[in-house]
Amino acid sequence: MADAITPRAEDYSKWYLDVVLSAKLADYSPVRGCMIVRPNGYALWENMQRVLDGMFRDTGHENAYFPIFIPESFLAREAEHVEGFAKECAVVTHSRLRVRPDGGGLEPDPQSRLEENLIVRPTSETIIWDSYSRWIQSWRDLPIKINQWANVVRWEMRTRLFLRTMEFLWQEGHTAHATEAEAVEETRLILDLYARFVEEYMAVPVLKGLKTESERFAGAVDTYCIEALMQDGKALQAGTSHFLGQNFARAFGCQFQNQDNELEYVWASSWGVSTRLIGALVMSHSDDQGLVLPPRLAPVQVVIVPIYRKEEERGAVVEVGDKIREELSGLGLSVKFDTREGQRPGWKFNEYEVQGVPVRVAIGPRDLKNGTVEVARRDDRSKEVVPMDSLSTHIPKLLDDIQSALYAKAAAFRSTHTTKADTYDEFKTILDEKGGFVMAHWDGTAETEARIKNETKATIRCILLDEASEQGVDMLTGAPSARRVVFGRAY
RNA sequence: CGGGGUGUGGCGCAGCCCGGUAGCGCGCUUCGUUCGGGACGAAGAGGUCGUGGGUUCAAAUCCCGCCACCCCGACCA
Repeated sequence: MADAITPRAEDYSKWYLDVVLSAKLADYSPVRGCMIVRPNGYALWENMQRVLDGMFRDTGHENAYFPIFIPESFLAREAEHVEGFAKECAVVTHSRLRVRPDGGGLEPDPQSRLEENLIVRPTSETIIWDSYSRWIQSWRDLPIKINQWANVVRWEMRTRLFLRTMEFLWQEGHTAHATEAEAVEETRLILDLYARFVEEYMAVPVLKGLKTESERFAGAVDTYCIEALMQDGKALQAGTSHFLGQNFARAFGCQFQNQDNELEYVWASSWGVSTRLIGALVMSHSDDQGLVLPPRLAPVQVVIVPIYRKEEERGAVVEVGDKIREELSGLGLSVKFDTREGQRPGWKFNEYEVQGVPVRVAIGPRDLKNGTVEVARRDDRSKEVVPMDSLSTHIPKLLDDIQSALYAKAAAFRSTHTTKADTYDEFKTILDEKGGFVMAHWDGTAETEARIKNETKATIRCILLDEASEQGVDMLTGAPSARRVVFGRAY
């Protein structure tokens, strides 16, 4: 396999935006920080949704929908939650506009001032737990395992398409349980589910771990996460699953009567992944030719490009192309036959490469004569001539090969970019020269963590769940440590 | 909010220092030749030069103010 081209680190952010924009995944919106998700990007999101939604259903979850507006007072009920989210909430204060008295445009009508401000949801714990408090009385009402697909708004200072936008699309799961053990189990189950999705469908390897206290979700007891490594050596939090303890149940007075006839607060979990996953996909696999999509999520898996000169050739080529399209579609593949006449073949080749279509099949007069087609794969840009009658076995296998090659390449990258550091100097050198995950001992204090962050911009990405214990000392303070944790510079 | 930068046809830019008829590339339209890796030729369409003021016979260009956006930090999925 030829070496795929990797983006240059120094221009990484420019490269990233270039891939996103030229693959037509998204556009900037007229409102700074918001994002227009174009059909190519949305189709990808829909494929992700479909898979995740199936996984949620298979594990006993149901979809529901809660309002986008949340009374300001709801947010205030959980102290840590307010602190975490208050400063990035969009607030609705009026219910209508009027023409300004001086005729110059519109303004909020003072007559329509709301009695209580509404916030545009940054996340839905509060409004959902308000409902749960009314839905739950008995242990028989539990568990409740609800997911919602929604948009949320967080007024971010700096944004980047998909990675951090003021409004983003996501799914958020909110579950209620009778016991702590059950809620923790749910939290872990979803973490595993996320990891499985990202690895098996997105072909992006992830680390599963626990966030430190300072990186925890506002209002959670424990935050679990999956962390991925991008091609520039920076980490990306790809999904989170929170064990909320009884915090939100207390805040919303949500109690149930257990089998011993006692009143008890309900145990909770919440979890989510967002359109940020699309950013993770772009930054994991794409190259200088543009987007590279994993076959299992690609909206178009195979594109057929006809090649012809004369009108007679066109007829014959299109006829064969149609047959191939039907044959491959019949196998359950998503196939596009591009018969547009406005563009030349070379132009189409390029367009589909930029858009990341995993496999391209070209058919021309030469192929008709030989009974072959030209098959090109996007990931390593190799081409081969294949007998036409072998396509129904060749193409599915090729798609599988591409899927695993993408994963293998990303896993190899992560493994060469995961380094142990025992001294602080070593740690800093690795971060500056190579990036990636750095495994180092930490004394477990927030002070040390904060100091490292201030001095190196590296944060503790997570404490690995399956990391073997290893006695050591904190590289900064020399205090004892029982295991290494994962550091990295992150998005 | 701090530091840096940029605003000129749809996109990317030159022109500004040294004021004098608004240009280039890509894209778009039409016609012709082309079509196995982003074709070529010809003819076209398309611009309040971010915005307000000032200087001047004359401003994209000089001066002052404002606005917007981008990049780098602090915040964050």
